[in-house]
Amino acid sequence: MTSVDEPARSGARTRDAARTRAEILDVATREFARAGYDGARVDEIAARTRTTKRMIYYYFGGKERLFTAVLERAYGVIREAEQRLDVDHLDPVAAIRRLAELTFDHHEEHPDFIRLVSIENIHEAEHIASSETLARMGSPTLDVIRRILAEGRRSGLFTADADAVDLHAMISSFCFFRVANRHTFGALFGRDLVDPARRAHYRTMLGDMVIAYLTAERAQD
Amino acid sequence: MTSVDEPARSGARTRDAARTRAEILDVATREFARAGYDGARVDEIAARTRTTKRMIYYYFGGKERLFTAVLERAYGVIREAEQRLDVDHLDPVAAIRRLAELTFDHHEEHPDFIRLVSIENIHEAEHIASSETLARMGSPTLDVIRRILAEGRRSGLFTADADAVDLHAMISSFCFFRVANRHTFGALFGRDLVDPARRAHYRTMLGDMVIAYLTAERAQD
DNA sequence: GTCTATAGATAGATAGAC
DNA sequence: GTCTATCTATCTATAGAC
Repeated sequence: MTSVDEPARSGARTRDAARTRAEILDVATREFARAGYDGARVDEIAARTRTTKRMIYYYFGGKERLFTAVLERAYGVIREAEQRLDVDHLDPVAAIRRLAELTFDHHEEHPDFIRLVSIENIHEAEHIASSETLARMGSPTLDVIRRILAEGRRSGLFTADADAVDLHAMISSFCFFRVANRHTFGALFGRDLVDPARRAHYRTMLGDMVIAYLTAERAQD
Repeated sequence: MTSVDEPARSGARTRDAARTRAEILDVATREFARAGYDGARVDEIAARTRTTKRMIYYYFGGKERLFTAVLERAYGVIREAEQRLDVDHLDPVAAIRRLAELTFDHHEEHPDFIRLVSIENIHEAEHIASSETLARMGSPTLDVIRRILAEGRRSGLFTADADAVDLHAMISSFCFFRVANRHTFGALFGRDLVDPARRAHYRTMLGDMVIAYLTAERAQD
């Protein structure tokens, strides 16, 4: 009934499950990020794919599980970027700065991811909590930070009383806020935090801030 | 038809417009913060007040304008707190720390406000943009930061290349992230950022971070 | 100003043919 | 696996009596 070389026909209906799933995920990511979980419309997602609403239910089982799949993929992307990071050849100060810049760059390049995380927090992370995939997804970054902190402390360079999770929170907060809150911040204070002309300034500020905190002279106690 | 001393009857239907408006705003704040703009239900808000859905439309003109009114009041609260701040008797370092702690405390005490801001950012601050009240609402904090920064620079204590808006963003990002992203952060990294046992630790960390950044020794350029 | 009832639109989800 | 058609529930908003 179907020709043997069907997969080669690009553009035509290919009955490729993986491809259809991926296309739905792409469109759903944009739609959920744009309108929020409740604001997103399954009809709208279907209309923007080459498939139908029925297929979304067929592949994902519903709006809720579609959103969870979207989250899983979005977190997977940042975890991959983290795994590609190599700072073992750098001294602790340079390594921390490099790591902060990676987070800075990734957040800036993936505003949809930031929006999805904000939306998931409004829902108190219930989709993450119910996802085996996300629960098992560790954080390569945390291990890297741990190693850098240990090295920096051993050499006496780092004096701060903060562990890897604290430092990750500090770096993420600056990068996340700049992207996530740029609309209210811009509307209220008249400054565009993601203005390309100020990008280098904020990227440097982040690194300076983290390094200054880690290396500041502190009273003995 | 109504007795003269009607306002004294507490509990009974009082026909007090200001009181009814305030009650609707209270309930709407909780409901919008809980479920997001699209997730919130006008029926649900009405059911939790002593008035009816018809009155919400009567007083506010619709869901969208109700949300805007909720935002206006929430921002009003933090602006009032900022105006009560007095740091003129402190040296620049202590003043900055005091200011950071005020933001830290306010964010922690008003999680609903944080959620509303997150929600408004998902909607790209369209309600702030269309609100005269919010557009005119300046920020007392910015003026205070400006004065402290000028003083700190004059005395040679502060070396950082950041203005008041940058500093406000830095402080807010840490405080905001800790509350807004506590669910995803907790689910993924197993740490509760608002655990009371760690409250003092993070409050100190914030001040240390900002002061270290502002006073760090820098290469001449 | 306050109530009940309902209009009008649209959402998520599914049936059933092919 | 894919389509069209549709069910059922529910949402925002309003009409109209009092």
